[in-house]
Amino acid sequence: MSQHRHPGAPGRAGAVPALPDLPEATVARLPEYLRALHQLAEAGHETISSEGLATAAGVNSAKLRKDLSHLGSYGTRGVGYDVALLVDQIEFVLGLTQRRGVALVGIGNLGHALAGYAGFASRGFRVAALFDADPARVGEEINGLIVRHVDELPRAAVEESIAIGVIATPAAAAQRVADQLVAAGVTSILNFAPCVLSVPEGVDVRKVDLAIELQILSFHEHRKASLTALPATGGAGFTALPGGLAAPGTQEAVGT
Amino acid sequence: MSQHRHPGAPGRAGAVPALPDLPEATVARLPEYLRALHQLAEAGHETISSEGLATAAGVNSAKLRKDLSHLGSYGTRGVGYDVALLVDQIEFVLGLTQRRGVALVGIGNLGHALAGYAGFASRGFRVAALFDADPARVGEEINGLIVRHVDELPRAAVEESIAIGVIATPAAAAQRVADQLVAAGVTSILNFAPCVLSVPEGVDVRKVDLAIELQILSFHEHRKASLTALPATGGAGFTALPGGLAAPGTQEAVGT
DNA sequence: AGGCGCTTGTGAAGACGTGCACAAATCGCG
DNA sequence: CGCGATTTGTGCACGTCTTCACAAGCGCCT
Ligand SMILES: NC(=O)c1ccc[n+]([C@@H]2O[C@H](COP(=O)([O-])OP(=O)(O)OC[C@H]3O[C@@H](n4cnc5c(N)ncnc54)[C@H](O)[C@@H]3O)[C@@H](O)[C@H]2O)c1
Ligand SMILES: NC(=O)c1ccc[n+]([C@@H]2O[C@H](COP(=O)([O-])OP(=O)(O)OC[C@H]3O[C@@H](n4cnc5c(N)ncnc54)[C@H](O)[C@@H]3O)[C@@H](O)[C@H]2O)c1
Repeated sequence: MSQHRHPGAPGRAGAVPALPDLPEATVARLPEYLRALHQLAEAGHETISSEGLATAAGVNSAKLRKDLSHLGSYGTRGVGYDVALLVDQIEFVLGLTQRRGVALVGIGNLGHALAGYAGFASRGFRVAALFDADPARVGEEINGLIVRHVDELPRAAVEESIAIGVIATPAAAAQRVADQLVAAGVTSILNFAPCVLSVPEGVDVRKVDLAIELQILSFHEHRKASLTALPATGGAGFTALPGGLAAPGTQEAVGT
Repeated sequence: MSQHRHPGAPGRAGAVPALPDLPEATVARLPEYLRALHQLAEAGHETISSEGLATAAGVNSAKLRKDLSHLGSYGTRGVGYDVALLVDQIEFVLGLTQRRGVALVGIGNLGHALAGYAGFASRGFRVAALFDADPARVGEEINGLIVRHVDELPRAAVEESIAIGVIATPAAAAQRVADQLVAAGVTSILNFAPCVLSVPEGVDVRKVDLAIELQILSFHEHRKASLTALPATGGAGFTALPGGLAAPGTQEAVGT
């Protein structure tokens, strides 16, 4: 919560402490650690071992320690990591000390769900503006925000200091919207439309495509089926598990 | 569309053609190739070069060729790939020749959007059942489907031959729902709740967390800001691009 | 003060993924 | 029929990521 004073990498003492350039894989995991830490803090933990945090975040403990080592040492040997300190540190590195403004473009089926999602606000963001191209939707109020016409994007982007644009329009409109966001000065885009966006250098795009996720699951389902088809076991596919992950609930084989 | 006859890996001629075990990174890209191929087919292409397909899918052409080589050779040197054939081939490998049943659990804000999403049906899936724990929601009809109580999951899972479960409940309920899905015989889960699920061996879980995506973008935003802060260039940050990606739209520097 | 148990931080090795660069294969054309 | 243009498939080198294993550090208890 307090503006955490970055201790700085060895030898660096500038006004803006240069971020250590983290491996991309590490960056992708930091948010998960952050979520786990918040959960642990709420449960009353003041410190947590790498083993405990790794379990809460669903990763290997060695990986976690190496990840954290990249942001400078914050653990105490024999004890673990100070939860509050680590939260501050990760939030700083992720740039969450300032609450970044998010603009949603395309307030349809999905856009409505996103506009009403509390998880943005609770995890460091501020949904600052909603846009749509459909005149019928413009003017609608959702969660205290009025849907504006997408042409107002440039003005609104500056007024509301938009840092991130979220595209939830049909794929056919996505590239055009991306161009508009870029023209308005937005340099980070989260794209829900199933298409490839081309953007100038310096602009980051991340994509979320549910159908892709399902298709990856489908592949593994297919593979599992073709494997269990080879050994002609009648009904009990893999009843006895080789152990390992603790299964909290009841479990059954696929074949019923 | 037609049940494509798999030519088989060299030496393998079983009834169920054993899937070549693809690198996980390749599997994750196949759906993207598939989407690009459908798009190209609609545009009238009968064949496509690796270069063309790679551009449409947003990847490197060498990577694409290597990926495709893993599923057996399907290109013609000097010509390219047969679009229709490649579509069949990828759909087969991903297990999309059978339309897999998907169950949605948690028909709230997000669940409603998912239930009404046409992208599932058009890309190989069939939303077969909707579940919620809230009695007030049970009975509601969405897109021709009635919301059932989550306790009916075991029966419905068999009746509707559910292959994949999608969790869109609050995080607090997600583990319990996952256990119920597993108990009902579901071996693939897509989780939207921001929490770690523990499941028995043999069950695949994929997670989609929007806040994580935003936080990764935030990191890069933070890094970009700390970099442009060092060199005291007035306004024109990166006006001249070093070439490479074609920028279709207007572009501006971050600082405005 | 000293020893003991626990935990971090990291070197090193291995697995994995990427991209270049080019030989081999195919087509179209003269 | 032969040749050149084109494009695939892949060997190889490189970089990134993961995991193991253990020395060094820290706190606590005696
Ligand atoms: N609904 C889902 O659950 C879901 C899931 C995954 C992905 N998606 C993807 O998200 C996107 C939106 O899905 P949806 O179901 O909300 O569609 P939708 O048709 O309900 O909503 C699209 C909205 O975008 C607006 N729009 C169209 N062109 C625009 C433009 N140029 N500028 C601004 N707004 C514009 C439309 O007016 C409409 O309100 C699609 O690309 C879809 O594939 C949706
Ligand atoms: N809304 C979004 O845009 C969005 C975006 C990203 C992630 N999420 C995540 O998706 C999940 C759902 O979000 P939401 O906004 O739809 O929440 P919501 O509260 O609107 O909906 C949750 C639904 O789950 C149902 N539910 C609760 N316990 C259940 C149980 N044990 N079994 C079956 N159903 C149960 C509730 O009755 C409710 O209908 C949350 O975990 C949220 O963090 C939502």
